[in-house]
Amino acid sequence: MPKPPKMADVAKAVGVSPMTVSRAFRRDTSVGEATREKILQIAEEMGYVFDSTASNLRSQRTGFVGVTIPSLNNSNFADTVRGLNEILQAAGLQLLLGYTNYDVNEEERLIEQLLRRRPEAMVVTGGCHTDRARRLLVSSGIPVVETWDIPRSPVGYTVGFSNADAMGRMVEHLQSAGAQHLAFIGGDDNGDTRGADRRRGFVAAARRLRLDYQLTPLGSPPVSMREGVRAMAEIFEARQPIDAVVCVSDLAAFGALTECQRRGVSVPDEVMIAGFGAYDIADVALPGLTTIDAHSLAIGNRTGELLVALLRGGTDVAAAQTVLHIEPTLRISGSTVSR
Amino acid sequence: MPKPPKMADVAKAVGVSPMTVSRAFRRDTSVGEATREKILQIAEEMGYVFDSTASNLRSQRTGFVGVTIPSLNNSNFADTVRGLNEILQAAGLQLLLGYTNYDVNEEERLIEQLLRRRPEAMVVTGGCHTDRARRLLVSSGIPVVETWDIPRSPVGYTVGFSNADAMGRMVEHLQSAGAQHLAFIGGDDNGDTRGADRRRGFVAAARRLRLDYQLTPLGSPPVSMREGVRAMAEIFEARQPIDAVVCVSDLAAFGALTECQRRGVSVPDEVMIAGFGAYDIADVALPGLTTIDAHSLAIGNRTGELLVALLRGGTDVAAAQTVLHIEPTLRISGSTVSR
DNA sequence: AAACTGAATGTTAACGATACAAATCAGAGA
DNA sequence: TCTCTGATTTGTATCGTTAACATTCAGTTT
Repeated sequence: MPKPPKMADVAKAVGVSPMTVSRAFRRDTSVGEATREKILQIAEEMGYVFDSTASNLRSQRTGFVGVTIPSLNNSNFADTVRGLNEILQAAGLQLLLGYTNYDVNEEERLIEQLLRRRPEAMVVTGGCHTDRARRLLVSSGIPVVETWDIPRSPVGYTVGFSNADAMGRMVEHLQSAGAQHLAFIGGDDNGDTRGADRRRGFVAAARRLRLDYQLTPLGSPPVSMREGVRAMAEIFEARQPIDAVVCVSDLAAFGALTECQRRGVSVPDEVMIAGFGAYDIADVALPGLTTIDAHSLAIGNRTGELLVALLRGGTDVAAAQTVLHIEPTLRISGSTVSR
Repeated sequence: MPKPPKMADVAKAVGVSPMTVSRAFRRDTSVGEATREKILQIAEEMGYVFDSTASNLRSQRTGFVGVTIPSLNNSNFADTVRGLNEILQAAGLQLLLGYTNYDVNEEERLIEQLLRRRPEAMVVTGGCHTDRARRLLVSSGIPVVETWDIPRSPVGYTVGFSNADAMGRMVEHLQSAGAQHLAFIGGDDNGDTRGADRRRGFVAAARRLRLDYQLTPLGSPPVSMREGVRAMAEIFEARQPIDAVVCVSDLAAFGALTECQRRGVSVPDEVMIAGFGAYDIADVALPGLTTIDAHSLAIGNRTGELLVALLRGGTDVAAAQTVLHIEPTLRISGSTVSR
C-alpha cells in the first residue's frame, strides 16, 4: 500500500509550491481562482486528505472547543450540546466532549485531558470546580464559559440562570394554585449542583411563604423516571398530608404522575405535580406537566455565538457581555391547574 | 503574561534532557521512579500542560475516534455514544462527535472533516453512505465500524442487528395476541434508514402473515412524541378498522398511547400499541409499552471494546470478528397484552 | 581486572503543515 | 518604453514533541 500523499506531493503534481496548496485549502487567503480549482481537483484525484494535526501545531490553532457536561442521558444537557454544536459545527469548530458523571474530581481530570489538546475555548457546566481545575482553566489563557448556573465567582464568561430563583417562582405558582403542603423530589448532595440549587430555592420559597414542606432525596443523578415512581410511592407510604409535589426534573415528575395514576390519586385535584426542564414529555403527558423551561437549546446557541464571536470575530470582541442571563419560563399546565 | 512553558523548559528546570521529560509523561517507557516523580512535580509547579498537538504530529497517533450519528436527541444513539465513550474514555481515547442530521451528504462532509483530524478509527451509523464517503473511509486505512445495522456490503467491521427482522418479530407477536388490522407509524423515506428498514420489515411480515395493514408516515426524524400524537389522531380520523399500531420508536408510541387515552380508547383492549427502542418511558408509561430492546448501550460498549482491542491490543488483533451481531430482545408489556 | 549486561538517559532529525518575508508578474499610468 | 501597484506566488525556518539510535554507568560475570 502506497503512503498517503502529503501537501508537498500535491504541490509537485500541480506544479506549484506547497505554500500555494496550503493557501488553496484555506478559503480566505489570496490564490488565483483557476489555480485553486486545479489544486483542489488534483488533490481530490490523488486522494489527498488535509492533515490538521500538522496545521494545528504550526498555526497554534486547533479549532477545538472543549466541553464538559455531567451526563448526556436523561438530561437537558443533550439539548445544550446540540445547540452549541449547531453553531460551532457551522463555524468549523469541533466539539471535544467529556462526561464528568457529576463528579468534580472527574471534571478536573477531564479538563486537564482536554487542555492538552489545546482547545481554543472551554465550556463547562456549572460554577463548582476543584481549585486545581480553576487554576488550569484560568492559566490556559483561553475563553472559558460556565453554563447552566450563575456562579458567585465566575472563571470567565457565564451563560445561565439561577436554578434556585426558578424553583422559587414555581413554589409561588403552587401556592397561588392553592397548595399548602409541599414535597420536593430530588436534589440530594450527590454532585448534582443544579439539583441541589433547585432544592435550596424550593426550601427558601416554602419558608418565605410559610408553607409546610418535606424533602425526598433521589438516588445518584441523572434522574430517571423510575426514580420518580419510587419517590412518589415513598411519599404515599409516609401518609403525610401532601397537596403538591415539585420534582427536580420532568422525568421524575412523569414517574410521580404515573404512580399517582396507579394508585387512583387524581392529578391535580388531589395532588399537584410540577417538573423542571420542559422535556417533550411535559407537553404530551396526560395531564400536561407544569414545568420550567430553562431554554436548554438557547443556552447552547448563545454560548456558541459568544464563542464564535470571541474566536473568529473581528474587532468588537470586547463588546461581549461577561454574564448572559437566560431567563427561564414557567409553563403552567394540567398537572397543577384543572382545565 | 509569560509564555506557557514547554517540555524543554521543564527539562531545563529539572536538569534532564527533554526526552526524559517526554518519557516521564508516558506511563510505559523506562524512566527511573525518582526522576519521574521529580519531573511530574516540577512540571506541575511550573504550570506545564502537555501539548498533544505536537505529540500527535510526531508520533502519528492522535487518540481520536471519529463518530458520526444522525442525532443525539430523542434517539437511542445517545445511549450508544455513552456506551462507546465509557470504554474509550477509560482507554484514553477521545471521541470526535459529528451529527449528520439523517443526511448522507452531510455525513460525507462530516467524514471528510473528521478524517482531517487523523482519527485512529471511525464509527458510523448504518450502512448507507455516498460513494465518496465510502472511498474516503476505505482509503483512510483505519478501522471502520458501522453500527445499528447489518449492511449488505460493509466497509469494515459491523456491530448491529437487522431492523427489519426485529420488526418482523414484533408483527408475529401482535398476530399471536390477536391483531388483524395493523397500522405502522413512521419510517418515511426521509433519510432515516433504520426507520425505513423497520417499516420494510413490518410490511414484509404483515404480508407473510396475511394481515391487513396501513402506513402513516411521520415528519422528518428524529421522531418526537408529538408526532406520535398527530399520527394516531390521523389514524382515528381515517376511521378504518385498526387493532394494533406499531411505531418506529417508543417516543411515537407513547404519543399514540396518550392520544388513545385522550379519546377514551382502551389500550390494549381496543387498540394495541407497540414501540421500538426500550426507552425508559416504555417501562414507566401506563400501561407499559411493548417494545424491542435493541441494546443501544451494549452496541456502544461492544464497539468500544472492539476498537480498543484493535488500536491498543497486542497480538491477537486478527482474531476480532468482522460482524458482531447484537440480537434485539422483544419485551412484551401491557400495551399489547391485558394484564 | 576485563568484558558483559541491561536499565536509564542523551542526541539528532524529523512529523507535515504555515508564518513571515521576499520575489515575481500582469496590467495601469506616465 | 519604463516605472509603479497590487495580486499571486515562492523559499526558509519553524511549531513542540518523539522515533530511532547512541551513550552512560552501576552491577554482574568470568
